[in-house]
Amino acid sequence: MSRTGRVTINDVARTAGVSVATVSKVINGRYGVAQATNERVQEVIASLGYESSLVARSLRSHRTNVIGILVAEFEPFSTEILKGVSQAVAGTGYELLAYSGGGAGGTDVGWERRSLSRLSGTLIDGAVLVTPTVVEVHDGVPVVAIDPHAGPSGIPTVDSDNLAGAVTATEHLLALGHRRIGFLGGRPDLESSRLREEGFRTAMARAGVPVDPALVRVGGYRRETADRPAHELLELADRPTAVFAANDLMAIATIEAAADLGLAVPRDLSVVGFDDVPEAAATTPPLTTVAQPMQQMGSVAIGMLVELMAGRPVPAAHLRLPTRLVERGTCAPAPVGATAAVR
Amino acid sequence: MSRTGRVTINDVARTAGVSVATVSKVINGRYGVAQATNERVQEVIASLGYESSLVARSLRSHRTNVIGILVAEFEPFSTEILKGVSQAVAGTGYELLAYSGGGAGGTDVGWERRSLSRLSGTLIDGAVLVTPTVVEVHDGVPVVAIDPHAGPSGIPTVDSDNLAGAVTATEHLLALGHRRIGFLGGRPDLESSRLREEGFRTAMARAGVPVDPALVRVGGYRRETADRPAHELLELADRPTAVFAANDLMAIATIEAAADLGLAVPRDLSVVGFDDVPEAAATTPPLTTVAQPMQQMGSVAIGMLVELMAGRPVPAAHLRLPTRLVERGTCAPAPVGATAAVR
DNA sequence: CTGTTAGCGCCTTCAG
DNA sequence: CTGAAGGCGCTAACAG
Repeated sequence: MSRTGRVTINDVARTAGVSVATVSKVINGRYGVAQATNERVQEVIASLGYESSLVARSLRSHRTNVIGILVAEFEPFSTEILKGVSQAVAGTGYELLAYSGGGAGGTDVGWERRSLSRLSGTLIDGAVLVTPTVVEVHDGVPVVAIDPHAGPSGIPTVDSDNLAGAVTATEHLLALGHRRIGFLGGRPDLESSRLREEGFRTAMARAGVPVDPALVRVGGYRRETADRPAHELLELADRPTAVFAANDLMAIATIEAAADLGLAVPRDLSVVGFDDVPEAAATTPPLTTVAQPMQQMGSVAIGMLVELMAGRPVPAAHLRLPTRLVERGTCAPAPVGATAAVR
Repeated sequence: MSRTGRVTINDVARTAGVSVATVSKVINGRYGVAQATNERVQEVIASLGYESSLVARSLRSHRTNVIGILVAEFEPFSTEILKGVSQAVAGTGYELLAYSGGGAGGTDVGWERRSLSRLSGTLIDGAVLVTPTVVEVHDGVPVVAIDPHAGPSGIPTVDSDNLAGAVTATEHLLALGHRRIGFLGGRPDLESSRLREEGFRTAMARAGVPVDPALVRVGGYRRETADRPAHELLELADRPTAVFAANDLMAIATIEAAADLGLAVPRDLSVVGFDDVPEAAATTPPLTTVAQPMQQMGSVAIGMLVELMAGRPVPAAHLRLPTRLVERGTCAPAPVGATAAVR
């Protein structure tokens, strides 16, 4: 009786004329089943196309062989992590379940706690949290965080060197002669965003260039939310000759805003991003940016998680990967007038 | 007693001094709970950080508000689909669960049937199958397929115009004067691959250019599997002056093989890909390719699925989206000698 | 060797 | 308004 369409272990048992327990044994390869019975059940399973329900099985046995990747939404950054995770997990015998719980905006604080609660203890044996907003060690399953919003805390963490990366980006602009440099930040409540701004300010201070508060804006890390502040920055009477955006999506928004206002990149405006998502190379001109090894961050996190799930302690609780500047086409020397004026 | 670490509805009930039924009612906003009780339970839920288990809930109620995206692995194509899906699902009230069941190689035929069986009826209310190898309408939940390997069948399908796209790509190379054009195919068992090869042959035939069988290879749609055939193609004594690869990953492998052999692209070799994944713009030089609207394919599929889940029939069962040529830097006119020789 | 009996965590009657 | 009982699909003892 497959009313719902889905064939259950009961259907198999009934069709094969045995009990569900026997079917379960056959499925799990337990000993204690007659050869003939085994074969008959196998046949029924094949003919009915039965596959055990992950849900029911996990509810009972508390083990699923599934690793959860919890993200707020699927955007360029999290999907790059996913690619790395996917490669790392191949061959380990684990399967992957990427869950997007938070609302689209990413404004839904605490999504990772809810998602983890909904899935852990039953559906997944361990989890990788991608840019979680809050990290508490409250749950039973092993967890590794990638680029947590609050910085490394109690749980194992993988991130990249945001501070050094931001310094590099800013120094690149300074070396090109820029002095009026705008900064388009992420969100003040996020650690990565804070560090990138700190790196910006550090490099400026080191060079002895004052930061004009009017040139520092908040872009929210998303293309749509960065559109307005990017326009504002470029419509300033005394507009910047260069902008360092705290991620690529906002850098892309900046390039679009420039085009919108008739400014040529990089002639009238230099732009540097952060992340080096694949989309960064597709802009016109291609974006100069600070690359984080996103796929590697994903695979490293899986490595740590697998150790944790095996009950082994991980050697390094906080792993910080290096960033590097990728020079493409959005940076040019500052117009001589601009540089001279400040001097 | 939170032995496992996970807090269940029982913990909440015990702490609040009520029965689980009462807690359940509070959670689901049912009527029939005293104001004071309601508040107390809410407080306990908040303080304990309780969140109902997706697993247990779905097992019972057979409704989860979760849409499943089933993929073989997370690579550039499927993650682009994911991005589109993620945007389309925002605001619908559904949550997303992307499940990667098949082994890494993509050689695991039937992964989508198994994955679907494991998740449907319990964990997810509907599913989008990304490049499924076999499509049967065997299960209870609504399903939409994106780019099925066997071509449109019984279930609603979204794909792009592979044939026309391949013709366009080939004609582009022919227009540049190329005559010795190599074709790096996907896998013979896949419909998309078959259609792209057909498009290639059609365009060649139309131009009256014979196809040299030695120049047609199978690359398996993956970078690693395409490496060997790409090398073979370029090491031929009478090597092609251009290669049309059936997807971007293989085109990238071809560019790498060319660099490996000291061939300059596009001077010594023109290359065209298919898909236009973000990575295509990041090659040196950037890849000329046939773009499929991958994100749109994802969002369109979600649109159809949501209709289906609401019990409404979808107007168009098979939706085919257009492709277009994106000219970047990997194509140049054929060397005059080469063209003349054939004429 | 095989069937029966308990639950896993949750939700839904149905009495109290 | 609240508590006890049953069942979702499956597995793990324990009987037969």
